[in-house]
Amino acid sequence: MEKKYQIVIDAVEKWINIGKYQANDKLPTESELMNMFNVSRHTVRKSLSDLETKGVVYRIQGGGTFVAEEKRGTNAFTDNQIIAVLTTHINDYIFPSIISGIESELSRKSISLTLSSTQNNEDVERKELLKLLNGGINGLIVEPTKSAFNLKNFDLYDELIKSGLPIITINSHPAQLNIPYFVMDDFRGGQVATEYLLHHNHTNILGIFKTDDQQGIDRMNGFTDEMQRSQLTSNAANLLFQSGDSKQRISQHLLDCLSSSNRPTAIICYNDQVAVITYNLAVSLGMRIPQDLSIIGFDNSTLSHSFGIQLTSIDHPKDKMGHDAAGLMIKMLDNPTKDYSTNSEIYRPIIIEGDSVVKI
Amino acid sequence: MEKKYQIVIDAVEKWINIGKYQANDKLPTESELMNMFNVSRHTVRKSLSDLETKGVVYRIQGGGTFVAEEKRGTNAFTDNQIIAVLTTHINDYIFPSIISGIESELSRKSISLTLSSTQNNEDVERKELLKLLNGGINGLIVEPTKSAFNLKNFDLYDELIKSGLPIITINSHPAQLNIPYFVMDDFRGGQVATEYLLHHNHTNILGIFKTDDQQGIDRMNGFTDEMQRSQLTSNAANLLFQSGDSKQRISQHLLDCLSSSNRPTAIICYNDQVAVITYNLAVSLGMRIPQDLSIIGFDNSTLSHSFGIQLTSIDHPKDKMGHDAAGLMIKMLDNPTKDYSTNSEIYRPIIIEGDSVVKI
DNA sequence: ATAAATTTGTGCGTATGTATC
DNA sequence: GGATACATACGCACAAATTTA
Repeated sequence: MEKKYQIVIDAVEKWINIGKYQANDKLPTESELMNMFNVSRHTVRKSLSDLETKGVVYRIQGGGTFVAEEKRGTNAFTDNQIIAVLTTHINDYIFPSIISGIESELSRKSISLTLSSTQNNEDVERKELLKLLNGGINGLIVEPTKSAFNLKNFDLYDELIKSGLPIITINSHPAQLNIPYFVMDDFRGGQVATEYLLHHNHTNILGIFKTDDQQGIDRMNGFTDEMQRSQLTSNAANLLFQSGDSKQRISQHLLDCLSSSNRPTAIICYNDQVAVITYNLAVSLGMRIPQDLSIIGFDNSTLSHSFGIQLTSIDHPKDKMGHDAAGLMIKMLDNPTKDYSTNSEIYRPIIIEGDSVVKI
Repeated sequence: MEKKYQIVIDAVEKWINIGKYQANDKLPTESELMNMFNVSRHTVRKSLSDLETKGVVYRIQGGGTFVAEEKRGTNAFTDNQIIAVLTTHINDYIFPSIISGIESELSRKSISLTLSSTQNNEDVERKELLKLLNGGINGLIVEPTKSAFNLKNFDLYDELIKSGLPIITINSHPAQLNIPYFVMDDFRGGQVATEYLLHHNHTNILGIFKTDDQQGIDRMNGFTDEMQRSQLTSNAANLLFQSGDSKQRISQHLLDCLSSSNRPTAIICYNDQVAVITYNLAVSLGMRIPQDLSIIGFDNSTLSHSFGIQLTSIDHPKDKMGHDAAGLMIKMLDNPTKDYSTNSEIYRPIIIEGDSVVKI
């Protein structure tokens, strides 16, 4: 049976909704409501008290009970949903496209977006996650930091998931967490880049990869796998670096390789940024690209056409990835209980042919 | 006299504060509290009801009354300040840098940032402003749409300002609004670009400018001003365009100019994007840059090195502008009453010399 | 300006319903 | 099932603030 105080609440709210009573109008007195609904004063007071808590009415002792102003603001962001986007970087490289893809998709549903970056630093990430745990957010699209290592902030991710928050990762997918992800198939990417060079008759190929990053490791493994398949020695071990490494250190190692007697005819670079460094260094040594040295990058970023020639690069879906992730997030918001771990997407790498590879 | 239910409330809150009862601990039953404080059941219930509303305790029918978890979240974003950033675009062009500058500054103070874009559309802008009026935001950094026109959404901006919200505009500063702004001196920029070409002995200079954008108009006026000062005819009127115009339309007009008998030796482009279009078109006509045609762009974006040569371009402060705007916003948050309209900054244009201008 | 009437706030007592242990 | 504990509901009395006569 419907509770009596609920009947009163419903009636009053209806009056306000249909405009019978408008903002600051005086509602019937408690005694009047008692008579109207044939309930006790206690019941009327319980109803009005609840409505007051809800912000629908306000009461003035001795004055009466009144309709509250349209409550804009008190909790504006309860209606407006907010998705937090946490990436390693914001303006570098491919992130603007990813973020833009997310934004354009979310804005169609009038969902807001808060943006933070971790600078690929786990402590910053932890701080941001703690902020998210504090609530007020309806979902999270995150690129975890230093993805090759075990998730240092696993506990917080776990807690966020357990709190029922929809979470999607991009660019990396920690195996410990059973949540949907959107990533490149970087292993296959390493293979594709290598295949391409093999088809252009390169056999002495150098790889430069980042080792504190799942993407780097996957790309490297794809490279070495493909080389082994062709019974060639992969030439990568001496050119691994970590995020913290200075450009000088990388350049020095690269310099040694390029100056050696057995210098490579082609280089596979971790990404386009590294490819640009490689290009500039090679040119400074008097080499011509691609005649003297072929270069392949990853991500097909704007950098890939930032110098004389168009860089050959493995494509990254970028804004499509953003769109797709945001699209799934919207579904998750609509129906939070469903299991979405099968909605992940692994993008197949495609090579974008430029002018930085020559057939020998 | 202290109200009885208030005495009970204070006592319970004290118990929780001193740790006598911790999260999820069971508090004394209503009957026990009645006896402890010598009050009626009704009074105890009133106390507990208030505490429940306040989020301090939760009650389970038949189970008991329990201490609520640390109330993180109920209003998480009251502690965490949020700044809304509303720009015309997000990934295009110079915006990633501006946004990144804002983010890095705000993150140092643990201030969050929500991001939206208007696509330079006033209706989208209106929708976003209405969302902001709904509250929950502590400040706004905005690039108004189609800045050359009167502010269509002036009413909303005005209302936001009157509500006491700190607002800063970037890239454009509507004269109607007495609020701080961070802009380029685009008029001077037009002059600087023109001066530079004049010093390289160009006299037949074409300008290509956008007309539905204050930046475009200022840059054009700087250009014509400088030309007139040198008693030269400015060659711009036939190459004005608006945002909606297709690339084809612009290209067609440009084509006519470059094919004419009196073709210019140099072109000043509204921005680097237009410069790239111009470059590609000129090259497709068999012209060599800069030997046959000098080109100057604006904004010194990544685009400015996106083809064979380094484009000469007027610099845009980008991330510095973002940093500065965010810095002022932080001050405004600390002391909202002060008048900050004098803290605006107008950046002096600097020319970044590339290889796209030749001396004749 | 004051007093009376009205209206909400505080507080007590009682009875019954319903969920938990 | 019985005891316990919170939820709903009625009635009464008086206090405090506001409105009205």
